[in-house]
Amino acid sequence: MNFPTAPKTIAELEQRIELMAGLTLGEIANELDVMVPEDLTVEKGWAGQLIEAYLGATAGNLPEPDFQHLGIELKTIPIDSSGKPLETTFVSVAPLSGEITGTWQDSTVYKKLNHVLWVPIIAERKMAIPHRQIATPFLWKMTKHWESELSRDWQELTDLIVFGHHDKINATHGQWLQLRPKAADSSVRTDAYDQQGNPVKAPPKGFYLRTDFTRQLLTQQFQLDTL
DNA sequence: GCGTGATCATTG
DNA sequence: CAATGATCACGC
Repeated sequence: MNFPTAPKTIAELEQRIELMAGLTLGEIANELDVMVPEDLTVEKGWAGQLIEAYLGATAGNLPEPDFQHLGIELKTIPIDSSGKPLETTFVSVAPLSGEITGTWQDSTVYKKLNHVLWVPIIAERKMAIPHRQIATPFLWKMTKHWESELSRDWQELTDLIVFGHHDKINATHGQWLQLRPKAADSSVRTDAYDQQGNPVKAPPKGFYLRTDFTRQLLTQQFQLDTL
């Protein structure tokens, strides 16, 4: 099967996402000759990887934007029929060891969220996978306002890591971003530092966007669409 | 084992 | 029923 190649320009990407609006996951899977799972319990990232393949995203599992040449990150977001996000959005793993004292603009969170192609998918749990439908994908560039908001959260969460407060790290910190487990299971441990700066083991964490953030983005986008 | 893609499942 | 904590597949 021929998978699409990466779009060379933003204009080309914009053309492709216009053609994608309204398609169901079943239609896209059929076009790519991909089997559709019964449910996502054992293939949780299936929809995201399907859309990546459909749009020719190239970064694979590198910690870089999906469309490397364009510097654009692809994020699918499950929504209900009213447009409300159903899940938080994973951003990137949080570094717990090595150089964790960098600046906001050096962070993987900034690099991933600076320029994003959001692909909302109407995907209520009761809907069969093939019937789930691409809504209106849109390109989003981080504004000064959101950069101010997100960098504040990032600093708060990063401080917890830098100061070794692993016992206090949970999903309740941060207004828009949060830290949550990111591992195969709860027994996994990775290298980190304690409060004295000595090496210890701690549960791996990831940065996630709360649904409040994506809900606001979608609301803004919806208003623009109706102008 | 880590980082990519995320959603599941239990709890308050 | 939303939010937090737990979990699954894949590539390397």
